[in-house]
Amino acid sequence: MDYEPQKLEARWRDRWAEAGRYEADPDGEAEPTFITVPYPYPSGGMHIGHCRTYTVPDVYARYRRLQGDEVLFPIAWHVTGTPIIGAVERLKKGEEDQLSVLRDTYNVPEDTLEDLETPMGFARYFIENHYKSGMKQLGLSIDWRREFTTNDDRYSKFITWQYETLKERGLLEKGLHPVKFCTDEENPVTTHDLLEGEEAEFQEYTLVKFEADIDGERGARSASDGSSGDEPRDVIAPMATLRPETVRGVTNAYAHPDGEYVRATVDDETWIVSSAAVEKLRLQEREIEIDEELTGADLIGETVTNPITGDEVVILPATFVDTDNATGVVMSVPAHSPDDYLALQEAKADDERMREYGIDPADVADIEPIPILDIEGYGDVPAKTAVEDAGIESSDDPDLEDVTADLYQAEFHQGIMHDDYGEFAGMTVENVREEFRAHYQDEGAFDEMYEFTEDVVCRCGGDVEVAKQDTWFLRYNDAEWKRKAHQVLDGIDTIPENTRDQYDHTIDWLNEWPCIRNYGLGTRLPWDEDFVIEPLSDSTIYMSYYTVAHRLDEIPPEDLDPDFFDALFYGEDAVDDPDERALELREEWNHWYPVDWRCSGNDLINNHLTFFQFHHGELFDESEWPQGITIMGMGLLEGEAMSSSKGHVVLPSKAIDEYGADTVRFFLLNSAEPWQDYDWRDDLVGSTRDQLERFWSRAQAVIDYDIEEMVEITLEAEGEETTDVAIDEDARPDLEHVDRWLLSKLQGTIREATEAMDGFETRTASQAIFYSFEEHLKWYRRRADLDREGAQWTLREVLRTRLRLLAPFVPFMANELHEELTGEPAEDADWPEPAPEFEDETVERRERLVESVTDDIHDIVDVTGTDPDTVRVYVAADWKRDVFETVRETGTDVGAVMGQVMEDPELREKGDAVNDLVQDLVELVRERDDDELAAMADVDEQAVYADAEAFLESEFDATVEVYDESDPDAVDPDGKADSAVPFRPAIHLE
RNA sequence: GCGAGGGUAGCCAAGCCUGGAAACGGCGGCGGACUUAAGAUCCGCUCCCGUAGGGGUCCAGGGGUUCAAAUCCCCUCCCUCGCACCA
Repeated sequence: MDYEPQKLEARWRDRWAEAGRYEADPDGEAEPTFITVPYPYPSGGMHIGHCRTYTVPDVYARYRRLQGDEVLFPIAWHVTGTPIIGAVERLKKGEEDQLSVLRDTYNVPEDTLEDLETPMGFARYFIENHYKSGMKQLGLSIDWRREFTTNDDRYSKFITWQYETLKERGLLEKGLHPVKFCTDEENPVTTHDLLEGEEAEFQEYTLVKFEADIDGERGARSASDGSSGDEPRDVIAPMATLRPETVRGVTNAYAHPDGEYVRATVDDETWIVSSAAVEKLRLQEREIEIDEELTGADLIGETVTNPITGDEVVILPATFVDTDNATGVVMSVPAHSPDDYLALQEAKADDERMREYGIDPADVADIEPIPILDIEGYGDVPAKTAVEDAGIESSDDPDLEDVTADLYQAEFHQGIMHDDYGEFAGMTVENVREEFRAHYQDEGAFDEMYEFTEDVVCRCGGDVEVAKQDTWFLRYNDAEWKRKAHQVLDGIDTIPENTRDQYDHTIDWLNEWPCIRNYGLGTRLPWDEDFVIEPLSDSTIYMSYYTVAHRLDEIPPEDLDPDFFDALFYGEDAVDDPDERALELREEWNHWYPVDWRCSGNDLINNHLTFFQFHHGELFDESEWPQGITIMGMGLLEGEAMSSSKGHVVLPSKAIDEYGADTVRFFLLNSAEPWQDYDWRDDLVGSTRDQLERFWSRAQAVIDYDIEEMVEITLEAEGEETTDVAIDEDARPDLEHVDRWLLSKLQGTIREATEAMDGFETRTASQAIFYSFEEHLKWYRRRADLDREGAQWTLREVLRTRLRLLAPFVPFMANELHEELTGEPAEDADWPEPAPEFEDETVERRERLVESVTDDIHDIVDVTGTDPDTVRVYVAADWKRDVFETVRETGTDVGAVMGQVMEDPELREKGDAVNDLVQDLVELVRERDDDELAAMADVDEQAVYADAEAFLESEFDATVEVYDESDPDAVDPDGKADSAVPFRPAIHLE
């Protein structure tokens, strides 16, 4: 029978669907195992990069089923938030990129595009036509009865319960939060909505509130009312800085001479800021009203008072000031900022210009840098040193940016604050900046303002700014909650183990998390319908929802009030009048929970997977806390990241049509461990397909062996409750040494595969079962006479076992072949157990000797380029064997062994020969453990080589003679025999 | 910068936790068998030297521990990912 995966896979899919094979219901007997994977987000189709995420848990699910567990593996669909809405909007606008993705990448038929113009229509299309069909094609053993979307009424009731509960427990808090805000659409926007600046980060500027006395009529002030400069300075010039601790080093300020500025009432104060800053401040929840338009020239030459030191400094003109960034007024710290240092030098050198703005050049000349911290290797005035060492003379120098970055870096980590910083003196910037800032913010000397690190532009073309918005936070910074999360983590198996640190770190690092958005699909915030709970926040405990999802469908959504879920999750005592239906469902929830394994992506460690731990810790009892998390690496396509927008993807349907689902699965599971990145390469997938096909045809040959009678015995034997035919000796023909060798290897393979599967090491497991074992078979086919009944029985037994081991990986092929072989699919059988009867270290040692003597002869043939007619093998003499025993007993100390050996007068006579031998044997013993040595000691070498004579003769097409080194009749023309060493016979070719 | 993970032969990649064989596999390459031929399949070889199973040099670079280091420790260089309100 030829290997036709498409046909045979279709057959099995139908069988599984008809029988409802993977629908899991509690039956009370078997051990329940509950495996989940993040529900897919159908904002586009599924591609091959998604496939492994779902295949790995499927393999584990199938493995546990063979182990006798009852396994629940469900799936649902995450549609919360804006991505789907965004995709629909782009489609409706007819954006070319979006149309191309839909038409060309995901093959959406032209007449179907219309159905995609509503968010749920869009989601439904991809759910049905891509995810669901793809998952079924892949043969995922999902219980399809339990699917739902996060936009369903009943799911929303569940989320409502969750958030009501968290609010009652004080874990939600209202506050202000910076968001990206499109000034055209007057709406918050997500990263998906951006044209430019996707990388932009929020930057929190400190505003140092210098006091001034400025209005539009320069100099008019003193003329009009005759007052002097001693008037109370009631205008604030907020200087924006990222290094608030440098405030004591300010020598002057800068404004742009041609910039547009305003004097405005900000909250209750009067501020001088750039015109561009007005709208920004307004978005950041400031009450702001413009009193007067000014120009930079109005500011320049004025003095301002440092709120910390009380020093008066002058505002100088500088064209490098960006009025579009922050407040448009900056303070100058020439001792620590290379830019400021150079600007000051340039100002000093340009008397003409200073006079133009009414500044006395002598005042400028008097300005000297004021150092505020010490840093090793940078002298008294670090900026000066940095600039001079780099040979920079002008602020246009391209190296200036690097020099500045280096100095800032060094000062941040190593800069020690001067004594006049009082309580902050003597510490590094790194350790004082936050505290220093908070201190003066409390005192009212500092304020704050957000800016982006780069320009951000919305897809609509509008300018995006930072806005502060009312929001609700999840209080992940709550110490008690963090403690619980750590406890949850302590009980979790993390795969791979080295991710544990990352979770721990994330738990500590998480701060308040804004959990709502202004728009999007999903559940409305129960007490404020204007907001919707965002996707990472509505997906923290939904695994519990799976346990009852299909049964909730029978209950009207309006009955699913918080009391219902309290009764479901906390039991009948939790509410006054528990709903009977909830209590019934509670049994199933109790049956499946906790989640045994959550199989997720490494990119979710920082958020989802840690949220998952926080919420389980808070909402459920310790007995319901998750047991394990595995994370998965990314998929590459031909060495590059996949991208649906670039069309650089392979669709599962296409791959499956071309190679078959088993090949796709096997490649995904075998090319790397789940947590490692893998690379989908067409040529490698093709060769995987070839390997499976080869396996198939070899299996067919074994199935075709004419040993009918034995099969009957087998079945009969099973009828009599013999657990395994393999140990029913009456049912099997005589076995030779090589057969036992292969069977021993088989047991080792079972052990290795089982251990690997328990740790989700799909690569190690499938390598052992498939590729490594093929190597053994290769040797076996060389070594064994396959016409013997014993060999055929062995190959059958090997196939039967391997098919069961392979069933989780390539379920279609393995079930088909197993059924052909035994009459029942592999999935109806058990995961194999190693049979102690066939595990035999001595048998393996013996075979190892044959392999190494074969290799050695090959080596000699190759090196000499000869084609021997006669091969002579000399086994080491008994006395050498005695020395080996002595080494075993005495240990690997050469001196001690020699002492022992030399007591024997016969050996003493042999002199150097003994010495060399001891050296060799000490080495040999040192490299092996006791069991191995014991097995070696049991081997009768002479018999091993004599047994292998026929094999060696056919291998080398020569006569093979085996002698004992000490045999006086041994033929030894070149005197090779005495170089024999135990386990390393001497060889002579002729 | 902070946190995590890496650097192994032409390429991909195992081994590292638990030190002990020039280092599993695969791809590619070379040679051979089968075949009318191609493909598939099978068997060798694929760091350097070698007409006797040997020798030499190797696992980013440099030190160290050890009888013994790809593996343990220290330092340096390089790469990837995350650093949030985005699913």
